[in-house]
Amino acid sequence: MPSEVDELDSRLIRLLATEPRIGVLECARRLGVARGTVQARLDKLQSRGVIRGFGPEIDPAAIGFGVTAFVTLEIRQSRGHDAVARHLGGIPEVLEVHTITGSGDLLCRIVARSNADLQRVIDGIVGYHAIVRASTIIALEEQIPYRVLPLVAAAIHGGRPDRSRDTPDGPTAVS
Amino acid sequence: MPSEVDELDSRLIRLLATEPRIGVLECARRLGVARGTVQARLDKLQSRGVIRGFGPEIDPAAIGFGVTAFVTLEIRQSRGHDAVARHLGGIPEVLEVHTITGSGDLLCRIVARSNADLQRVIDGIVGYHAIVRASTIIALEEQIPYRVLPLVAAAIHGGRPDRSRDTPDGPTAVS
DNA sequence: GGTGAAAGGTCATTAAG
DNA sequence: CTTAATGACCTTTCACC
Repeated sequence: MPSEVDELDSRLIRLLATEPRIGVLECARRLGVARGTVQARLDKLQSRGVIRGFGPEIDPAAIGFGVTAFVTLEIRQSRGHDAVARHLGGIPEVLEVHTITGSGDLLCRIVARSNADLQRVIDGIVGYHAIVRASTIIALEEQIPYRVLPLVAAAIHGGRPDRSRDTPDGPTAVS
Repeated sequence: MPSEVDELDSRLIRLLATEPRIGVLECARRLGVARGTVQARLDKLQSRGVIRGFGPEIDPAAIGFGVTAFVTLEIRQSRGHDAVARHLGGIPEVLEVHTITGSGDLLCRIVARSNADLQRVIDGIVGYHAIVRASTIIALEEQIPYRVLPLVAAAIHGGRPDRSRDTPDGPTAVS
């Protein structure tokens, strides 16, 4: 499995991220390669799972869920994670769940309409027999919103070893 | 500010999320509305910030960063958050940073190529004078990958008050 | 490289708040 | 009266063969 991405992949991803509505032809022009190349790269990136999809990015805050919190859960027994995950899956305000190392068992990212509403969401979470304890941390400010582009730029495995680490989000000197 | 989303918005978002490559015309057909309506809704959703963009979703694991961790940072002084955020912003492996309540000051989501590589990333983070302590939690398994669609389905503010709360991910009885 | 088919823009009309 | 939806026109651009 060759995996990873080379420089063209990286440039393509960043181009698509910057201007998502441009088509394959336009990409080819800006990258200075044949359109077939772009299409082949895109297909490969998607089949390899690098590009999961092009779904619209929704901002929970813009639809009324302005409060974000991280909840660490302790589960009654070491097993039973899946059952709890199924329970959490039924709660729309639960955006993400990981099993984790450390004192907790599960880490959840949740949202709510307000701090008062947060209580309701948490009650919905902890109202489940297998959950022993919940520790909630409220996210006050999003200092760095979720991003992957700098990582994509730094992940290039086609060119030089990877001095790209030096230029987190640097311009790729396109055309 | 009317904000929120109504049922058509919600259906549109979920349609686009399911099949991102379909165009405006196709959306109009499937939703049973005019093309201009879809276009107007899309424009409004984007200008309101509900839809942040259509950028490609990248899977960090697929480009070699299979290890995810959450790092809680304590900062020397209560202020100086911004300076630390700027420092963290320069590290590509830092995907997300929030200021938080509780004992810590900042919560970061980071990725690395391996557990050994995680050490390198953490060293890069804590090698900054204002950071007093770092507590790292490794994400073992992604029980629920990041999702917002159930929330979008539950957030409808156009129909009934919001008994949608009752049906977390319920079918919206589309056509 | 050609061709059928969309996208995107504008507009007048109509309906509903 | 303001806001939104509709169907129609148009030109440009793309995707597929």
